[in-house]
Amino acid sequence: MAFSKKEEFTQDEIWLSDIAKALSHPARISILKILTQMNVCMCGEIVELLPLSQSTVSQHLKELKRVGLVKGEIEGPKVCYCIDNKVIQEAKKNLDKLFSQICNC
Amino acid sequence: MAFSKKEEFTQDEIWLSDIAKALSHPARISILKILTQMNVCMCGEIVELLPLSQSTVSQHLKELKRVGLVKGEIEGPKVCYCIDNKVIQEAKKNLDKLFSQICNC
DNA sequence: GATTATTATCGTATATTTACGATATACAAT
DNA sequence: ATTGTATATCGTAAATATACGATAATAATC
Repeated sequence: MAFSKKEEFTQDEIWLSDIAKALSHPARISILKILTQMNVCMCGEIVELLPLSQSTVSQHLKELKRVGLVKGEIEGPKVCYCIDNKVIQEAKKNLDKLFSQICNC
Repeated sequence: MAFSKKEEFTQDEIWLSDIAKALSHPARISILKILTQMNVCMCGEIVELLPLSQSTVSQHLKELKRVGLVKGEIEGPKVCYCIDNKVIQEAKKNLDKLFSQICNC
């Protein structure tokens, strides 16, 4: 067993759970905050601020890119990462919607 | 390797990432919606509404209980599950706070 | 006390995540 | 061309998550 049943839920639920998955590690939440404060920054700068190796930070960035919360622009040998405000807004909107649905108050 | 480094982040980040983890599967999002609509219901009712076995639903409920989003009251042989509005509110508040921190707009 | 209904837990298989070091890749500058 | 800098990817190990059937546990009812 253990082939996923995720596809049997609604697209909204799948998308939102995927956003939640991207937020489900404190390192990735921290990275999002760092990216906002610095506006734009490269992987190496994030590595210096976190207790994780370069390859691990790169993996976390990949996960954030996968769901679109973060985008990276190649700039010479570096890669400039930044928040994708459009996706962040959409995530916020849909999380708000979910919370209005799951609270009787 | 692969002993967790999660503890090296702030308590806020750890708590929020844990809430996000609870929301990181469409089945659990669906369960939260069902619990809100029904106000209170037992495990068996949820099982009938989802394409998952009883034991799997029970596991998902356990994860939701772990972070406090859901609570269960034993009532005879049944267990009445319901949303914990206080925790939901707190999750909403802290997610709002995060999103205000990670969006320059 | 036996039966029934409901839920949790155990055992298990597979998949995914998390972490790292080492290596490959890409480009700038010398 | 070689060197240096920055990042991604590969390989790998350990931990977690996801799913199920089978079984145990709990309490009401017969």
